[in-house]
Amino acid sequence: VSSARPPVGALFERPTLEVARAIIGWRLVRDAEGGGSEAGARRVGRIVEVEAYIGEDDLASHARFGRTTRNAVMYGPPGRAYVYLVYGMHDCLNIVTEAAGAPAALLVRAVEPLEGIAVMTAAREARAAARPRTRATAAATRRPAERDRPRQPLAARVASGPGLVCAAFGIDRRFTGLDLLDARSVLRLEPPPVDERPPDVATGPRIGIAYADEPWRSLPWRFADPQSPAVSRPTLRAAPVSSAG
DNA sequence: GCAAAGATTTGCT
DNA sequence: GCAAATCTTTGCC
Repeated sequence: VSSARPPVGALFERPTLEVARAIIGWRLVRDAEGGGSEAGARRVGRIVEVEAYIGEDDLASHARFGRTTRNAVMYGPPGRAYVYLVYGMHDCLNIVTEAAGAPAALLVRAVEPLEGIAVMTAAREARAAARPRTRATAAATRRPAERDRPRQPLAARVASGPGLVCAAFGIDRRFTGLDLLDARSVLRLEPPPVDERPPDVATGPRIGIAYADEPWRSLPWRFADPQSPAVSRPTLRAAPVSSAG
């Protein structure tokens, strides 16, 4: 029997930067929920943008302070979810990489929706509605013209940002520790179809880490499919490995 | 115990 | 392009 596809876990036995490049194009899958506001359909998206955070030496990583309560799962086996709250408002999904004992993870920055787009949009709006209004939002609400024209993000950009990925897929910190490589998990990773053309991969510096010293601030540890409309921001340069054209 | 800052998103100027 | 919203985590006294 010739199996054209290696085991799902095999991808994670490589160094984090190689996993980052290879995981572009993989599917993020969430099963349909039994009830509630997120019921109705399963959600599937194509991972189009990730960032690598590697080791305690990486001054942009949550592991820079060593092992703590929050980042403990980063020190565990690969393929697990690490979800944290940033700025007191937004959940962000990471995929743990490297063998147990080595703290590293990939931040999922953007996903291109494939299935369950209506559910993603509803979940995002539900989370936005639960959020208290900013002063700017309150001011806009007083204007009838603005109030009657609610913002509707393009479907392709419904998960175009790390906080938006979690909002669209209904992911929060309770998902931390979940095995994303287990086919039985409600949220999981699946490889792309074997006949799908591998995407180009562009790289650039990581976003939102100005607090980190060099060289960490400028390392090209952000990876994205430059062809995808779901990428959160333009990428700077093409990666050397990508095929021409 | 307390103070500071953050792997973001949003709407207005 | 800017500033606000929000609360957990971390470092330090």
